[in-house]
Amino acid sequence: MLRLHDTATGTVRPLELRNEGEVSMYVCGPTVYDLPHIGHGRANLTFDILRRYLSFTGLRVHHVANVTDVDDNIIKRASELGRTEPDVAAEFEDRWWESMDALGDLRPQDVPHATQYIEDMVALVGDLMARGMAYETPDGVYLEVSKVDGYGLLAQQSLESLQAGARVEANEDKRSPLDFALWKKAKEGEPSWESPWGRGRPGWHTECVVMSLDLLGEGFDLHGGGQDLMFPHHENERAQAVADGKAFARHWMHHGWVEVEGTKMSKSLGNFSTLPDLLARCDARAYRLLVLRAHYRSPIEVTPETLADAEKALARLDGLARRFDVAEILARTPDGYVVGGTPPATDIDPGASAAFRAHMDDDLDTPGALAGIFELVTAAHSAADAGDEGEGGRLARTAAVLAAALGLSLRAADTVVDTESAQLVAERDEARRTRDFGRADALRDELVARGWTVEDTASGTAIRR
RNA sequence: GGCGGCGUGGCCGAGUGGUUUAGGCAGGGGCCUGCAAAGCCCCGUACGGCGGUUCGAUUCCGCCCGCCGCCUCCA
Repeated sequence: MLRLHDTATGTVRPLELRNEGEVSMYVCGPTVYDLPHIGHGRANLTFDILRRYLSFTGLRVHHVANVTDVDDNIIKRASELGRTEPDVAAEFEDRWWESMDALGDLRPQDVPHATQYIEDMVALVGDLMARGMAYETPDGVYLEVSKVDGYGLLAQQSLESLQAGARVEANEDKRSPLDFALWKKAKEGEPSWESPWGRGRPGWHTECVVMSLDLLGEGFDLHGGGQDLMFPHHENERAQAVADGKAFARHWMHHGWVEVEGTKMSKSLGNFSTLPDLLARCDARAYRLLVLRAHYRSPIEVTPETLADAEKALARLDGLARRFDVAEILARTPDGYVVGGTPPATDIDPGASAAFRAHMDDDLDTPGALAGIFELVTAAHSAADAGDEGEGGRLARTAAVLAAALGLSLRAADTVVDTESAQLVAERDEARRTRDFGRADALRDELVARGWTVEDTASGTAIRR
């Protein structure tokens, strides 16, 4: 059974499922007003890895991730660009999925949009008003945080200490600086919807409560996001559910972020690189590998150096696919997604597989799991070098299956060879046959100049890119 | 100010109270090869500082130093 760190308790504890055999997970998605950056890539890779691993262990996973398509940032961006909010949101949502697809992330089965849930949100706010948990001010409706049991759970702080640290706000109509907007009354020209408190739009924290409960139901298994969402976003989601008498997420998972020279990459600091830029520069699998190499709660540095390092490590894995026929070992789930498969137990190494699972079950110890895969790579080559091709193949297959369980596919070299290069290869083989090594070396240089990596194998010259 | 995290060999990055090493990259030596490439084998004896607990601490405790994060939109 998977043990995961739970922010609500601050401990690593078993992920106790509401329904046996089935995992319901809700992940906070993007506010679509700009291109996704590298940190979003890590976030999605982290949950993709979790999801694939859960599937790999035989669980059915219901993965929901929202898209926030109404929000202050979108309004601001639309006005800057002189375009409508829905137009801006639609464009950046498209760009979002392009990047996530390129990273090899499985799409969530459900992608609710805030604008589709306005009525439900209004209903929730009305409920909270009726229960006396919320109050109206001239500019909106606020949740009265001091009335919520256990407020501060995810921040791991008491209400008092949160209050002590809260910054003084201009808004004097709020009863406490910690109270947050459930409904924001519209200013002139802002997108707005009808409500009992006048035209306006929902506060950010409300959509996730309504949508997660609608699609996954009360007491769903797992809610996740970046560590910066613990407070106030997730705290405030939970507060609304509790205030409304609903059972909310059973387990909270938060991952660390991407850093640049030791500092958090974030939009407000402006020190971010976009995901499309990254993906144009390197193999998407290398970024996945980079993410896997660190524990999900640790920060990672994404630099040209660490990416280059990951690409070299990836080349070693691909080397396995060149030697053994294990490229693209994958399987499909009932809903059609390609995930790491579980081939017949006799076909893969049970010890390695068990060790892999032990690492993953220990709060997703992907670095440990990956180390095991690299050990299999060495073992597979060793066995084959010693003449035991069968054993080598079995170990290689095991490595490929386990890598696939992390969403990492191995690739044999590009086999599309143009005719001229193929001609050079043939000539070089002939030169080597006649032991004309000067000519053979010249031909090799020519191939290298054309961008090929040249290797001599038992069956002659092999080239790859 | 409140709360939390981090400091590991050239680099990235796990982990553990003690006997045999995470793993990757880079580097050195060897094997293989016509030469390479790929691959295999061997090599580095690291854990911020000062105390304490202990037979023994990188691993537990305390203090200190340094770095970072949340408390405001943020993956």
